[in-house]
Amino acid sequence: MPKIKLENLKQIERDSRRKIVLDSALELFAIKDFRSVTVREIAKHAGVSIGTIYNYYPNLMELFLDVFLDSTEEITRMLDELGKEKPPSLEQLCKFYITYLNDNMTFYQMMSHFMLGGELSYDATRKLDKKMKELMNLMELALLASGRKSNTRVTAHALFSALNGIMISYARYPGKTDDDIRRHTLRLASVIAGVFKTTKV
Amino acid sequence: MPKIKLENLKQIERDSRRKIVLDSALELFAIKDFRSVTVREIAKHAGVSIGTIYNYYPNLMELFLDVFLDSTEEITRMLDELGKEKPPSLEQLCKFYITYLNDNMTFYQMMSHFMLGGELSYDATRKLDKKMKELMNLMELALLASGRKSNTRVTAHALFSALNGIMISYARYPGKTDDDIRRHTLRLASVIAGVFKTTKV
Amino acid sequence: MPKIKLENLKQIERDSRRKIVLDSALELFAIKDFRSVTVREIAKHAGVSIGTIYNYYPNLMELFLDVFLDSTEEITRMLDELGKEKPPSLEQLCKFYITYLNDNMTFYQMMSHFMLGGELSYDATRKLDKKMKELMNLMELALLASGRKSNTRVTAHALFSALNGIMISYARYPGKTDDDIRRHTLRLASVIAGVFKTTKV
Amino acid sequence: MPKIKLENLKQIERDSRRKIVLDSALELFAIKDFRSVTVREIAKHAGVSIGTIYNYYPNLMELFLDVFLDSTEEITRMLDELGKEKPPSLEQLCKFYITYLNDNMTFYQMMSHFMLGGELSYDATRKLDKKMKELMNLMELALLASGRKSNTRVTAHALFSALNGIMISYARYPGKTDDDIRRHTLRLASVIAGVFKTTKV
DNA sequence: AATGAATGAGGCTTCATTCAT
DNA sequence: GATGAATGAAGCCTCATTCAT
Repeated sequence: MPKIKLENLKQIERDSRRKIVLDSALELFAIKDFRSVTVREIAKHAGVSIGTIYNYYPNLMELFLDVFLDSTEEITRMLDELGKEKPPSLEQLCKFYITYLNDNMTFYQMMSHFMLGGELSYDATRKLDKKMKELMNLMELALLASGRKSNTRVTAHALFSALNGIMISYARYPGKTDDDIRRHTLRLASVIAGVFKTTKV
Repeated sequence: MPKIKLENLKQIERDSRRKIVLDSALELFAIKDFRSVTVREIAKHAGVSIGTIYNYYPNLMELFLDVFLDSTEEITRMLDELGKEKPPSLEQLCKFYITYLNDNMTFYQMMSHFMLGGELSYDATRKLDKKMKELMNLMELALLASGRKSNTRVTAHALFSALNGIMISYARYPGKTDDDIRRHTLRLASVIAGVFKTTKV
Repeated sequence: MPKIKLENLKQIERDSRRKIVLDSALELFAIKDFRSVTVREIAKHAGVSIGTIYNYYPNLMELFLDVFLDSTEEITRMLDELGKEKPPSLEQLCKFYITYLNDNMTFYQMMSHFMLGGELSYDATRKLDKKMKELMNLMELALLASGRKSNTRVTAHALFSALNGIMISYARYPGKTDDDIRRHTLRLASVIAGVFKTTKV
Repeated sequence: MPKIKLENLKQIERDSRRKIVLDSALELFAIKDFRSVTVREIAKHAGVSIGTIYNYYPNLMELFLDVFLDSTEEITRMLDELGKEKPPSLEQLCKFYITYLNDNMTFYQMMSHFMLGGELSYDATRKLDKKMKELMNLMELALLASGRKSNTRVTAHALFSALNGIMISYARYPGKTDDDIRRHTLRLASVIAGVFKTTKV
């Protein structure tokens, strides 16, 4: 029993150290597009050596993926929280998600990157898929709560798609400030929520 | 006047040569993710030298942008054609667009790339924006034809977003064939068309 | 006296632990070219930590050398055994040696490595030289037994050289199986034995 | 016709530029063990950029191989020259070869490296094999000229092996000068020549 | 206009060794 | 003695761009 505990401790220690690198990377990506960040920068920003990065991740891609999965978990957790007492309205859900994307562009950039061709291992693809499904489940729950009775799964897909599309279409709008973009995308979120709500089931 | 004509001729010649490079590049991108294509590959595939590429474009990014704008024009042209006699139904419009994206993943990848951080010159951003607006206009027309009376512009934005989001969410679905993906994304296009149509205006 | 005994015991213990690492490494080198083996691999294969390796050896090179010397001792021992009753014939000696090399390519690779530039400490070079001399002595004995009367030392050198050369020339022969190589190298060993035997002294 | 000539010229030009890199590398390897030479060093020594190296060779290994093949050609050429009027005696042949190895340790180191596990492409292995065969042919000719009637091929193999073995066994002899080594290895070459000559056929 | 060889900064990753626990 | 995380120098190689021909 003590032996197991020791091993557990080691694993926990290791995980917490890895988390430091992870969080530091996320911080960095807020400043700089993750696609142009180098290992050197990540290491420097985390205050560790390059080698340490590779102690935790076999390559940069896996670190990126880990950052992404971490964010996905965070969203899921926050959505769970949001719907603790009663499921959120579609309007709430959509606005929450778009707010999150505005606050965490990296999450969105990574999603695009991975979904549109980032070379992932089979294992990584599976992990990615799993997290996305969890997110989808929450969307479906909100749809059910909104009164939809049929085709809830495919409609959840459509809703998820629609929300994701907002950012790709408006994240960069020439001559607009971040605030303009936030306002416009939230407006679009509201429109999306509207069309998905009032539709007869 | 003859002088002008000569210049015109030269310009036309130049443009047609540039078009050869452009088309060849598009061809290449169908085989290989444009983000991993090198100038050497483009030159080789087009049967010209690297230097020639740089005679037509100041850098790779501009070539990519040109390919993208060319595709956007093509879509716009095809949509125009589709609505020549009477504006297309939302269902038609959505299915057409998603079909196009399935057939031209490069277009979609480039859209993501440029919208999510591709470093573009001011000039390039303007050109990009202009083409996107034209596409949006056509979406708005279809919405008007579908009976929508108010908020047509913002709803067109939402529709455009929703369609774009379909691909980012499902272009890579582990264990699915291209055909599965096409079927699923078309299904989602239909759902999107549905929610945008039946909504009270 | 007891104190000495205790120290001896400790030394023996230590030696036996070191031997475990050593044998494990040799095992590993049979699978993987020693030039591309990492400390991590050696440690893992031996079931010890990296640090433990460095408790026994100041650096990787010394471990390699130790493996090599161990092999040399083994050969010498086996040759001694072979000539216990009467010295082996040249044919026997040559075939035995080449068989050993075929079975222990690592030995041969290391010999090349050390002789052709492996950066060895003075001390290491001396140890290496000593073991090689022992091997040479046995070759000389066999030559004497074969009837050679003069220049036995230099001829032993030549014989040793000739045998070593067999492997470098044929260890990699494109399109040949291990068995083909074994057969061919044994054939060459026989030829070498022949020319060294029939020569007038 | 002129077009072909132009292309030929370009190829010749390219080859001669590549030759400059090649010769420079060989020069460098005389100073420093090729196994520890870096691309940067090669580039610097050749007075070109790193990129230029990679214009001529897909990777370092191929450059090493080219250096080696070039040396092999040189030996063959020199041996041809040596036997222009009448085939060289075994003594001449052996001494010539060992002299060459003493003067060009890199050649020998590379031979060991490639034969003992240097990861070569299929194509490279074939090229290597071809050159080795040419060298072998010349050895066989000398054996024939020395009066040997039977088993000339396998004996040529044995002779070649024996000569190669000389260097691996004595290139590094602790406490000996280059001159000592040269003298000793030539002595051994002479012994080898002797045993191969006087053997009954 | 067309060519393509040359450039070289900079990317990712490896790995022997150290040292605090 | 044993451990293994941390280190960071150094390796190989890529590739957009330039420019002399």
